[in-house]
Amino acid sequence: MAESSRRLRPEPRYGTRPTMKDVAARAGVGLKTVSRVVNGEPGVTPDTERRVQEAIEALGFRRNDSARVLRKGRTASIGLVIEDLADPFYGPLNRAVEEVARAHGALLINGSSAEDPEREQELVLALCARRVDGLIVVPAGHDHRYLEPEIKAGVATVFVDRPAGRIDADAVLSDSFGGARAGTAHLVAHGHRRVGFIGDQSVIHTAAERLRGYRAAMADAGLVIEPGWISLGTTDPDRVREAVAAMLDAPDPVTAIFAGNNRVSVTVVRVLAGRARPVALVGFDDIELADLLDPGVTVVAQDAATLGRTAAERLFQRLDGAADAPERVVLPTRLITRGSGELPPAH
Amino acid sequence: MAESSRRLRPEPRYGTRPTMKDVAARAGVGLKTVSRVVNGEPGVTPDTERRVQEAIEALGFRRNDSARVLRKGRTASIGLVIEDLADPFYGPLNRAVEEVARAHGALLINGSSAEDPEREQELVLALCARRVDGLIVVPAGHDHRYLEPEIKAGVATVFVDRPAGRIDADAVLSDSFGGARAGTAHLVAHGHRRVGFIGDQSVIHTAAERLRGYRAAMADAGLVIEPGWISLGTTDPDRVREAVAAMLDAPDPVTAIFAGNNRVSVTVVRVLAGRARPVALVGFDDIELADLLDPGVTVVAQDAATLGRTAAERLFQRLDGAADAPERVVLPTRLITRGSGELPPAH
DNA sequence: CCGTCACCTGACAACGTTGTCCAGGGCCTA
DNA sequence: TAGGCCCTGGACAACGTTGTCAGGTGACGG
Repeated sequence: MAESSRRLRPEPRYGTRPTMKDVAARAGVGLKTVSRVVNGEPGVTPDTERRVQEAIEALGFRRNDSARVLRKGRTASIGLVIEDLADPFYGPLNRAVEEVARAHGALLINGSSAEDPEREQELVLALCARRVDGLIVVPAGHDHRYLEPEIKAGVATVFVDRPAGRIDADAVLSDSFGGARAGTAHLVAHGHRRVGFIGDQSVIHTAAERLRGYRAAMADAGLVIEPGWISLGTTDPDRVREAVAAMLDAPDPVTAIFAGNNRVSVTVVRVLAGRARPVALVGFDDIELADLLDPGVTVVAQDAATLGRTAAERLFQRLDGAADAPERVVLPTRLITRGSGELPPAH
Repeated sequence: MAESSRRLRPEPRYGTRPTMKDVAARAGVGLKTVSRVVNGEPGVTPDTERRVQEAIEALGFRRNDSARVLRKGRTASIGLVIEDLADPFYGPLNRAVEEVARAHGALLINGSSAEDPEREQELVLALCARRVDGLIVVPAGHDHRYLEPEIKAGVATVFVDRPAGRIDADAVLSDSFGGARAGTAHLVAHGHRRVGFIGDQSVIHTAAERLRGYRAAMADAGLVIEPGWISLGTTDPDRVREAVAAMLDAPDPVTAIFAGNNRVSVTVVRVLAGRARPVALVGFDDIELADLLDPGVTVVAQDAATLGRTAAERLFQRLDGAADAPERVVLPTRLITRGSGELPPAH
């Protein structure tokens, strides 16, 4: 192996990576031949190929994909921007997107917008500068016109969990309105007339939809929502705690609560656990171990993995050339009864 | 604005992105001047800068970072390989790494190894081909010599949660041994002599360490572990269920169980909830809502966010030139008592 | 009025890869 | 044996950016 193949260049110094040129020199072949071997292209004699492989091995060569990208135009990577990588709701979504990307030979670059429109934009544009082939975005902002030049330039973009603002783009959503309506109706069906709603900031599309669903269900039942039954604007545990306390300690307290998302639900469960009088609860989003609590937490579950998978598949359809009009896919939610939502009103 | 600035090139066609050359032509300046404006370099007249900015705006130009990377050598991106993006344990770790990366102006590329050494290697090498500046890896395999050429070429690498195999590299770990020992000792201190251990595959470093901790605590107390008290090899709920059932239905059953990680704990909690006789439980890893169960689940908690932050900070120290010997950082665990671990033995 | 200097600006090469195209040689056929 | 074809291998340009360097312009001082 290490026979008398004199180097034409000095051994690359520490911190410098060997290039195809180095490999070619060492193997005594042309540059393009190395490229062919590395990419498994035909037209190389077994003997030549062996020599090249040995040189690659000896030098620890690894193709520089940056250069490759520059030449080929595609990066085989997609960007995923979500609200918070640490939120358990997004874990399965993230994973599902990754699986689809992997099946298409693409890598995943991702980041958290932290529910900050500026940070979302910064992140998205950074991904565009990296020339990701496509983007999957859980939008934090409400104006995505900044994406227009990118989309026109060919960056496939799919929004997930919430729709895009002020541009026409593919979106994959859960049926927040229908889910909240069904969840609230479930409480009403169990005899509740005084139902509270604790949601997130109503600028968030899903939060607004869920509020709308709650209102619709109450209206359907001919119930008038009193001021003080609705809390919006924050998922901060302390604030949610206060809001719940206020609803329960009012002169004429609510007998049931609809919680607008997983974070709110967890806090509400904690508050209710410390109360003597039972209060019914239905939460949006499933929670781990919800079945083991006493009572089990009844939830309107959405399928985050399907959300992610559907969005990613749509994205790759686009990348494969699908050019039909942007569409909005709405996935159904599922009511899972576990006890907390079936408690009768206590007075 | 849109005055008579004749184009020197035709408008780029759909799907093609404008380059600095296009911008330069449109603004009637040189290529390098555009580069200067884009990068905020000094030495450009306000008037020239304005013209360039207008051209950038009009064309929707965005710098191609692939080309930039090729020229500059650094990608301002780091790779993170974990076991499963969907595992709630890794969410905070992921997020912490992202925050540190963001503070250093780097993007995060990440993927799941799915506990498969081959897939880990594939992913890591793909990241190296992208020329990430650094790598943070939760290793699935036990031989990382394949990384030697990469590390020699300057890819900073930090292992997290588990150490590297067969190479000398930085690692940030939780004290699995100490935590398991303390957790088991806690059960023993509450009068248990017959304590079962349900763990993951013992080829996983943390799983082996936890088993070792359990054995050490039992030995410390002069207790002999009977065959049948230890279950290893899987976190599959059905198998764990069987294992727990076997321990509890044995002629001389265990009175307490130490669960080796969060997934196992959840399953064990489910099984115990269906049993009449109370069984004490301490689990490794904290679980959401563990405090609300009855009894609350006593756990040995590790701090995933700190794990991630520490690893990422170490990585950027390396990238900033730190060249000291690889070190192993071990973070302490914390026993959180909530009830399940303080149950007395039932006979 | 001219030299000097500071400041802008642009031409050019280089980063490492891949696509195009051509040269050379071996082999088959007429 | 000549002609032509196929197979292998290599030279060269191009991808879009940045670093280097040199040229050009205007101001200012002697």
